[in-house]
Amino acid sequence: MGKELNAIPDIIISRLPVYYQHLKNLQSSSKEYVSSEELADLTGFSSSLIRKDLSYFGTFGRKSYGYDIYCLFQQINIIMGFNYKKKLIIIGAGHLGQALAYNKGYNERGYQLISIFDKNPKLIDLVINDIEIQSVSNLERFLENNKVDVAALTVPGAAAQKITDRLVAAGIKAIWDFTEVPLKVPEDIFLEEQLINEGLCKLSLKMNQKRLNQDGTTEDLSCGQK
Amino acid sequence: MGKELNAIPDIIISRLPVYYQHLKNLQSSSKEYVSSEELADLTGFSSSLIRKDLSYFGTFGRKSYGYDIYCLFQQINIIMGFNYKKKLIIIGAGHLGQALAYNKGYNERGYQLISIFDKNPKLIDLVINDIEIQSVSNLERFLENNKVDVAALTVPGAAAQKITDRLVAAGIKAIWDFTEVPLKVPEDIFLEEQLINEGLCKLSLKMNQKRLNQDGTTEDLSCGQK
DNA sequence: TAGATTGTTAATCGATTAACAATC
DNA sequence: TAGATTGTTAATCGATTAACAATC
Repeated sequence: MGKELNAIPDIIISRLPVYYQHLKNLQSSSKEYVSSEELADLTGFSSSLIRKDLSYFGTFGRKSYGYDIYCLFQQINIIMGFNYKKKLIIIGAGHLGQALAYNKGYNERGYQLISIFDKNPKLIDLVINDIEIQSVSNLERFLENNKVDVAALTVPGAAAQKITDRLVAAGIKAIWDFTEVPLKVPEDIFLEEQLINEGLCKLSLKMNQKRLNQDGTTEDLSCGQK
Repeated sequence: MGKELNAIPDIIISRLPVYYQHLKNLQSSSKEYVSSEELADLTGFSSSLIRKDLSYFGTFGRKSYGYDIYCLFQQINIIMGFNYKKKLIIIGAGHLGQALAYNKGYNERGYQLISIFDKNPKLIDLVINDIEIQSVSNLERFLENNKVDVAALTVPGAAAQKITDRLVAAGIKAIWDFTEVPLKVPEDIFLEEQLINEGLCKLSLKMNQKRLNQDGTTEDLSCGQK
């Protein structure tokens, strides 16, 4: 894709959803200001890092007070583009696809879910959270008539690449991928892998590390071949 | 928690699930070996970084051949502790909780889902993917009689801290959290936040950045206050 | 005023890359 | 042998932290 001139460093991008979440939760507190030190407690990032991250985008703080919670939240919303409306469709109305249809996170981030597609005739015409599931054979026609920004992919792995190719051919520019297979897309398509089992992986690894530390053993790994 | 002596750097941990996923997918190819260069193509990490990451754990490669796919996959499984059996419960049988009940990723990672809890009487006794939903009032009794390693938390945000406190009191050491509220847990508890909407956040930000770059505008952010 | 806390600089720390000897 | 590719070193690059002047 070629980095843009003013591209936000990935490492900062990865912390923005965390700031967003905590500031959103702080809205419902009675506090007006939050300090970088308090945000450090909440997020686990150092206060110094938080101040530096925020200063990348502008000057939001007030010396000796901290950051106006409401105001900073609004700014983060603008930085993340949540004030722009985006249309979303879900491809694959299995259990995960259906659960995503009930996800409450869209509106606050500027997304609107407008349709769900599946190929299973038993699911077609079923209404999930006020959205009717339609046949994936309608996909191209639907995309011609509706400006869709993001497609969530919750189809079985075996179908993922074919559907992706169709989405790309129909002009979709961003894919939110829940399948666990590697997808090939042109360079100008935004592809976000949502590794649903990532947390389970990390927990397993951490529990394993703890076990190894307690046992005092050091696993000697090698492939046994020269 | 205090870092362990031989703690694997977080940045390497974060790439392990990606290696795992691609090596798993490579199992079903006809290839026997994969080079760091090929893995670089698949993952987007540089080949140099991949060789360095893997060398952190041992010597797995074979000069001029690359890495034995099956063997390396097995090693990654061992590193992540997937060869150890872990028991999992789900708290909250809403749409997301139910979708997690159908998740196919447990077994290959050494997890076994053994129960689902909810407080809604309409859901109790319902069978989801062969697992019976039981009343959350049974939680403590159940945990006394069953060694549970990880609890997945898919309850509404408002109930999250209370349930967490009960889980911790009952001896749970690892929580896979899907709620979007900050949870307080003792230092010795592993807590993994699974930010389900993270991908949507990043896509929104990237689309917004692209728009800004095309417009040539630079948003001037500031809180309007001195 | 005294205390608090930002925004920013310079110093430090750690992660990534480039390069290449070793060797299959 | 010539070509391929690892494992590892040293160099580079970038991210984080510590510190503090500015100031509310």
